[in-house]
Amino acid sequence: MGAQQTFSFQLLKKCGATKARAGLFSTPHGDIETPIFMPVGTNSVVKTLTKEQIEATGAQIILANSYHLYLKPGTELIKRAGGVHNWMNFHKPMLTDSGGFQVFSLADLRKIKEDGVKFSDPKNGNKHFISPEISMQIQHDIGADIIMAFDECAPYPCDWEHAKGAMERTHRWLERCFKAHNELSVTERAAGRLEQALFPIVQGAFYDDLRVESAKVISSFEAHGYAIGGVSVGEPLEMKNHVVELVAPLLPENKPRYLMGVGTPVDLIEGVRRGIDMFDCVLPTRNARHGTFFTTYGNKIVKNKEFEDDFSPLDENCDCPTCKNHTKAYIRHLFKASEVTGATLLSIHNIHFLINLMKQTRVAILEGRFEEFAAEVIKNQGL
RNA sequence: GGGUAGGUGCCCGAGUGGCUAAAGGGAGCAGACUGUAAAUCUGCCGUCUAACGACUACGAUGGUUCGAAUCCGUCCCUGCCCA
Repeated sequence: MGAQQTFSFQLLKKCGATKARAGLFSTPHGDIETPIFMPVGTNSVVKTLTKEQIEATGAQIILANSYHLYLKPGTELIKRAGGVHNWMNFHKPMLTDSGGFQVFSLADLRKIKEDGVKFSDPKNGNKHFISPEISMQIQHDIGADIIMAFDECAPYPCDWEHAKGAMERTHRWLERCFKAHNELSVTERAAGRLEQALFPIVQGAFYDDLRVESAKVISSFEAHGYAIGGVSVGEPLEMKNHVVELVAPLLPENKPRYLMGVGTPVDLIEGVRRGIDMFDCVLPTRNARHGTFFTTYGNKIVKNKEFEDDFSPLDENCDCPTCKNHTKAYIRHLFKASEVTGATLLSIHNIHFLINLMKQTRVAILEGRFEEFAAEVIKNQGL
């Protein structure tokens, strides 16, 4: 099948006992089987991995970050390269985040105003102003398939007043995002450019009343998918699950739901159980660079002495390129010797692990045995 | 042979009378990491002890001193320079 010009989401199967669902999300750069885990490549690279290695993880879609790409190398260059797919020579679906997360993660380096956010470049102190309109322009120039609304991700903890303010601003900004996005899309469509899908983002921190209100406002916008943001900012696991449980059912059922910034193997299962279709997280790649790897039986640290002469693969149940070719002892040695390839091998494994976990989850849903599968995964993860 | 600079904990290296079990690195051991300012950060790291604490330590040895890695004597060893 050739590339489609638009987006569509097909719900293939719903779990009878939980909110879990399996679907197929079509984008101009190809189909995505949901539930799905999306690796993060902030700077238009999944850290330590080549394009071939990303593909070898089984990734069907990857992220990049528009704020970081705007700073470096600048969106003009990526536009001249023919868009981010050509820039990276990665021709599967892509998604860019808006810079909204940087409102949270770079809290000490920015000032929020009604019109937008003023950031200080951590590298050189240069000031950059990002508004909903500018974020849309940047993300259109970069050209990912899915682009995200410019939101205000509130911290945790966060008092109700603050959370409400951030949420309402996110809603006002959303209106401006859609307006800008639609205007840009008109001229681009006329020029024959591929369509981009703008996903709005639910905020409201950890207050039920705000989350419900936000879910309703966000759902009132016509979109190809809907995201839940503002979780995994330091809150306890139960709070995240509670928010997802509360919010997911309030989002349009016939569209993909994306839980932003999540997460661990158990987080993914718990998200799927509550009706989430898409996840992204830096955890598999960051942990990989720091020596931690996922296994069927929980996280392990490859640098540890216990693996010094362990000639078995990272996970006996894994068929990723790393596990097919290398032993724990060898990878431990690479870390001990500060060889970057250790990070590469663990990144491939960790990403593959989460993608494969979602693949198996999808099969379990399609075969009507999600609950048993989920229980088994969680038990094995030791939680 | 003469001159000169040195010998500090696993390694490198600060420290020139008490605040020194001894700065700071590295190595080692363990942990954290959730829309990436992160190949980063944190803890431990002489011996014994769960801990309080005790003991042993700055080349060796003998002194001075209430007190020495730090001052003095002798010896051993190392780098560099001159013969």
